[in-house]
Amino acid sequence: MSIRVSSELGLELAGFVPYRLNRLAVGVSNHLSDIYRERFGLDVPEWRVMATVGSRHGCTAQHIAESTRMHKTRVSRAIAHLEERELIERASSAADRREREVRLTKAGRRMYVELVPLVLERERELLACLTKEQLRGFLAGMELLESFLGLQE
Amino acid sequence: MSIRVSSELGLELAGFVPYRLNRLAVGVSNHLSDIYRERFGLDVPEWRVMATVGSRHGCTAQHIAESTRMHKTRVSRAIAHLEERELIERASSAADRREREVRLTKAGRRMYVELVPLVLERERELLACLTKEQLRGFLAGMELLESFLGLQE
DNA sequence: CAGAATTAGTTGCGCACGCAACCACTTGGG
DNA sequence: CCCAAGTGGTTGCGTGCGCAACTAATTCTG
Repeated sequence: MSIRVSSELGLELAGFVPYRLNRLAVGVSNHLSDIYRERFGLDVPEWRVMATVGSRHGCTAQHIAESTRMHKTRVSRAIAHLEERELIERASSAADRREREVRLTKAGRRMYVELVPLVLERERELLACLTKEQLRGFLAGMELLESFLGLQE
Repeated sequence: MSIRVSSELGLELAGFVPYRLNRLAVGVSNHLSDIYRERFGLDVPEWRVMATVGSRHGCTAQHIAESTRMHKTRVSRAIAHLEERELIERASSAADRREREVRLTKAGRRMYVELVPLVLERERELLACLTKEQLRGFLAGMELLESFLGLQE
């Protein structure tokens, strides 16, 4: 008598939350990247660096890596690209000459103030498919999951 | 008189839903991959192929690509790896000799029936940080967002 | 029924990523 | 004060990815 190997142990990828969450994140990211990729020629790491530096002038690559949770090499390369395009500039920190303070250039600031409202509008537009109450419930769930996984802050 | 360029246009990456969603998906995926990577030596594409084939014996690479939303080359390579490890096997379809029907081998089935319960337990354990009501609200939000982005099914 | 268009699947190529090693600089302990 | 340990940042290397081009088989069309 052999063990009955059911083809269905209760896993259907389409209904599996980790899989759905990944698919949703990719979908949202694509929806958003239409703006920063096609209209501004930024990829994801570059966009995140722009977003971070835009609200934390003079921050370090270290800070960007921590707050975006990107690997430091990914940050380093994104910064290098943005510097080539003259959207950001760097100066060694006086206090610690290992550090380099990152700032938007004039052109970078122009892009930032044009880009951010478009991106926020896209977020608003996406979330508009939920009622206030549904949004509250969704965000509450996200926060609990984030904190369960130690992602909060 | 220059335009006041506020450093704060209302974008704080840490509170930006697309960014948080991506971070959460990565976190959940890492939490899960501890199981299928470290204990079974599978990477993400391989795990998805195993999961799909396990519940759809004899399906094609085409079907796997559609239902996991992975690029067909990614599927093709994952299948090749799994075949090398003798976890799956392929046979040309009689009806259409371009197609190759994919099935788990005995070893593959053994892995599948061991792996799936562990993975489902991880999901359950993760979602246990939400009450029934909170989970309902979170899933409802996910469904609406999925359908807004055309990801449903 | 022959040739064009389409589809399943594989492969060559260029690119982005993460790891580990590295350089330059700073900090801490004897 | 000096050397060891630690930190910010960059780079070489191997790997996995998607695109585009390809092969083989099928379907559509006149």
